Amino acid sequence: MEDVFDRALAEVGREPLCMTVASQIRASILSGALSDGTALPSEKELSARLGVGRSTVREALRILQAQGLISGGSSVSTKGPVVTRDGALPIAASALEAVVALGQVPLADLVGLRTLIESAALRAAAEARREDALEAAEAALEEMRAAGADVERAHRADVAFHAALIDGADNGAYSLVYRVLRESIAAHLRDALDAEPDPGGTVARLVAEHEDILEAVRAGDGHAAAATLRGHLDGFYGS
Amino acid sequence: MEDVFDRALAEVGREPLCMTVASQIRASILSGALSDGTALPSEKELSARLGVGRSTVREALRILQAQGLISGGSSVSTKGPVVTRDGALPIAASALEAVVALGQVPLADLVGLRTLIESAALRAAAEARREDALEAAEAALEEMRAAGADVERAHRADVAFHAALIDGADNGAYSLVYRVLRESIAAHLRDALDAEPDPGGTVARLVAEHEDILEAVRAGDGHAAAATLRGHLDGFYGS
DNA sequence: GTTACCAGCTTGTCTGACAAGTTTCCAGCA
DNA sequence: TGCTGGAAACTTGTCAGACAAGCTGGTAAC
Repeated sequence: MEDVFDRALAEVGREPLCMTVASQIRASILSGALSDGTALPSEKELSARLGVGRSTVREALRILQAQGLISGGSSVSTKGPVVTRDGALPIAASALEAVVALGQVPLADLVGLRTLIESAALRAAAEARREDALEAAEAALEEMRAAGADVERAHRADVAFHAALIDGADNGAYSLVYRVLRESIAAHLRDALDAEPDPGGTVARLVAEHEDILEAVRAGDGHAAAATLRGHLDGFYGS
Repeated sequence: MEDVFDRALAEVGREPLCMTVASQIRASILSGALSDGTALPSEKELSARLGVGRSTVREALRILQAQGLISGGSSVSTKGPVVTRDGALPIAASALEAVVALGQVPLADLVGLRTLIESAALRAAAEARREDALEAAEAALEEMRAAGADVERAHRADVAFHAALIDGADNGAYSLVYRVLRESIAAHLRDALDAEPDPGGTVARLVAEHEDILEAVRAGDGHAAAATLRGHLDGFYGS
């Protein structure tokens, strides 16, 4: 299983060597040749096998780390870098965040897409009515009630509520893109919550709206749930 | 304007130094302190000003480059790295692509999300009726007619057609996510086209469906366009 | 059997070096 | 004066070596 690192480096035009190294390892990861949790050889061994210096290997590893494909050798340890599957999601989220911060995609567009996806997910969830998803949403709602004026806690519960309902739609693409979008929108939501003069009252209002949404989904009325959701989101993001 | 690099490095717990450096420069870019096109100091100068070694600076720059925030010092040149705005978007797209590739989201889910987004985009495009988008779609359609039985060429034109219409919705988030989804779905679409016993006839049918969609958008009837689209996609992906 | 310790390995970082290419600038020449 | 040639300086890319700090595994002593 180590042959992956032994093949000759492809000769690419003027591309720096570390890019080539990173691309090759990336391709091995994405193709599944290196599966989740696989430990890569140590930097020294990689450098020896690929025939490049350790600095070059380190830069390649930094690139892969920035892409979320390997989970960094934790500071000081004897463990080499590890291939990771879950790392790519926060990276994608922070990349989206950068796009938004640089003004490439307006926040309003992100909110629009989020509303679109969540509305569709609520309709699907109202049809499926998966008990586990409804229970998870109910638990999040309960947590939100308990949070009271604790904005941080309420926010976490809010996120869990929406995520649970969207997972109830049983569409991995919905859940995935929603999670990425949420990361990008989260900061703004937190700001809005923090700016509220009466956090406790606002949270109570949100809880009430969530109750309406959950009840509509339970009743199988996806359109009502989606309509309530749109009002719920508009309340926060202006529109 | 160089003070940005002179401030002391924040003391972060166990985080490697290069991460801290990268985070600080990243923050300066996202906050606008370093605007588009600004040339960063050379590696040596950065290393001197920040009080870290050049290797550390190089790793930080690799991270920023992987995040699309700086456009890499082109191999060999006297030009330092340059802050860039456009780089983040393709990076976000490829990060999402990695998530999809690793997350093993079922194809049907991806197609479902694509259909959802494209339907909404068609409705928005039918309202906006942006002339440039309609013309781009028309051009892609013409290219598709000219492609005939050339599956490769027809596929490229097909992609361009859908992308043009979605861009017509004027929602950056739609366009971004659509591009990512397209990358993940493209291979399957190609397979479907290749498997067709009568490529020329199939392409002709697709062209006819595209004509219907474009006409509906031109007429401002977004719902008809979306309905036609759903039939169009179902024809390919089963459902 | 348990514990303490030491050698070896890993990452993080710095320094120094060199190759190849580009830029700048100055001296020499028309 | 104006132009040209080339050298010096600077840049990135890459390598090699060194050291600190921390983890691991084996081993010797108790």
